[in-house]
Amino acid sequence: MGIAERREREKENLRQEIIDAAREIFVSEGYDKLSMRKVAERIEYSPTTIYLYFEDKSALLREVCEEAFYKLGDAIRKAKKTGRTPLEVLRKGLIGYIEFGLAHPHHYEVAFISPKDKIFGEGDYEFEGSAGQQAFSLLSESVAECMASGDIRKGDVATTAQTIWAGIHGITSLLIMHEDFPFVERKRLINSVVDTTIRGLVP
Amino acid sequence: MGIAERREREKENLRQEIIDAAREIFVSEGYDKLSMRKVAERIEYSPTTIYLYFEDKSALLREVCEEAFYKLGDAIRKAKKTGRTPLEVLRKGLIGYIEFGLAHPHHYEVAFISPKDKIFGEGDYEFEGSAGQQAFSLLSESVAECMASGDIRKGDVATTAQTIWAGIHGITSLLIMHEDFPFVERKRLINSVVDTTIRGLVP
DNA sequence: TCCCGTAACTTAACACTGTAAAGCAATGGG
DNA sequence: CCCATTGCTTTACAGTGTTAAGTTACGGGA
Repeated sequence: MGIAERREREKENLRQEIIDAAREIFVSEGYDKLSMRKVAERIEYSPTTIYLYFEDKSALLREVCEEAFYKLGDAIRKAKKTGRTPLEVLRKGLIGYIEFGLAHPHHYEVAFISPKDKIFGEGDYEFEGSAGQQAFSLLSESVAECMASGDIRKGDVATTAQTIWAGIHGITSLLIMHEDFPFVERKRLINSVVDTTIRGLVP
Repeated sequence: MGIAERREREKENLRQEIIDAAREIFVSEGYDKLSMRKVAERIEYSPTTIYLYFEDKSALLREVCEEAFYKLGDAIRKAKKTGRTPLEVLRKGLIGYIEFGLAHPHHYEVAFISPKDKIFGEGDYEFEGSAGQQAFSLLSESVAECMASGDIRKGDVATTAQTIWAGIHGITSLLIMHEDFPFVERKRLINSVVDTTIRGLVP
């Protein structure tokens, strides 16, 4: 039964080709410029063929994002390995998050900044289990450890984690979406946000 | 020469009618569902008539937003009147900002969350002098006063103001765009963000 | 009073978009 | 050898923003 398997393989290959083509266009041109017809042209198939592999544009884009968001998880996990104190782990994680966003602005945009009607098809997207959710879990764990070690004031972990998220999401999204705003020097601003947030959390 | 003036008046009226129609659709259905044809249908003119009054969709939307963002300025100015100490003024201003965003989510979205290709036509939008810019100036003034009074640690005003902006923009945009995320209770979270930010800034 | 230019608006069209339905062609199993 | 399934394409629909050309009404000058 090698034939069915070869078929299966080829089908999987095309699926991956579609994702690759979509990612290439998406990364360089962004969401608005990504169209099904452009993807189709790049893989040299008809536009509707894509619909045999993905339910709709949202589903395709979701795949592209999931792929990238493993990297975000990696960045935070790396912080967990290299940081020597819980607070240092947290700090490195926050910096890693912001740098990830700035390195992959289009991904960050559709997944975190304006996901509505973009990667969430009709409101039935499963955040549970997604790579984005995993990244948030890692942040929460880091927060819990900081509380346990006494590095930051004790309190509700979820509230604290979401407060931190607000801060780092705020600066990341502002820097991505408001390129023309006269921000102060980038590194300085990022450090200010991270430092202010952490200073606001220590006992 | 009353005729030319009447004409002028009528033209201005139609212009305002277009803005009104656009706002109504926009407020209730958001950017994606706002189309020139829908606006046209509501005012009972042909779609292309709108182009005699506005350069393009961005220009029309920009008008709708400018209109709304005077309210944001008002909210911050109100904080300036009712707050008794510079820090209280700042705090009320931050809360006012967040509440404004949550009260006008669609406006906040196109103006602050994802302005690219929405209200910024082809990158030649004048942030200088816009209502949004005025609001940010008010925030900066408030920060400067807090530094002068010693309520918050002294430092670069722009950096501090932008750091604060990151925090309040972060929570506002998250709450608007991620309705399905399991956030902790709204008021609790907002207070946590504002408190943490301010605690991070006091000497 | 008549004519004509101009201003206001409409109609038609272009180049796109995402997506559904129907058609076609090849291929492997009975 | 036939036939059904699989994989893909063609066609089409209902939208989008926007431009260019066409139409109509009206006020000022001759």
